Amino acid sequence: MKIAKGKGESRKDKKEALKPVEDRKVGKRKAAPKAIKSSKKKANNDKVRKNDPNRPKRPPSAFFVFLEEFRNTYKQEHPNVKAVSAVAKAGGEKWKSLSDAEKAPYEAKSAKRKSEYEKLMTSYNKKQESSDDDDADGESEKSKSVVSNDDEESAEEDEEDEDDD
DNA sequence: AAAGTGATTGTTCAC
DNA sequence: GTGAACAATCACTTT
Repeated sequence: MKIAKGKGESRKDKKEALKPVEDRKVGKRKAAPKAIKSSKKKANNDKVRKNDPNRPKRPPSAFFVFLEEFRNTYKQEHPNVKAVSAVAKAGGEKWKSLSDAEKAPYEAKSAKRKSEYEKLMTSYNKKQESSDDDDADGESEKSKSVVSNDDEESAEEDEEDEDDD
């Protein structure tokens, strides 16, 4: 029983029933600000996401965390591979192959990411409602609390009782 | 030279 | 609730 995709891989991309990219509504807009011209949503609003200078960057999701590790392994076995897309594709496939238990450690990371991100969002939200017209720099460093709490986040062992077994 | 792109999935925000 | 956008990476591509 080989997997339906079989080797899929098809270096080329033909149509492929999965059409990975086509599925992605965006296709590619991550780093193309010039191409983006408020065509999608309204984006006309002055305060849309892209306009947020204070918006904290989103931490890597479970998949990204796994991908980082996967990149190392992949590059070791495929030092010739230079396309990031190759690793991404391989990683995506492998990611789906992983079980919840395997993704657990990665998901755990994402859980932490949320905690930190949540704090960021709080500050970010604060500015959002506060900033109406300007004062963008007004609160440059107003919120000093938060952060700087390096007490010991190392106690993050979570360990939710392994249920396997 | 430097920004942009490609490809993956997940997460999150805004409407 | 849905959709649209963005998060890292790295060699290559384009302006």
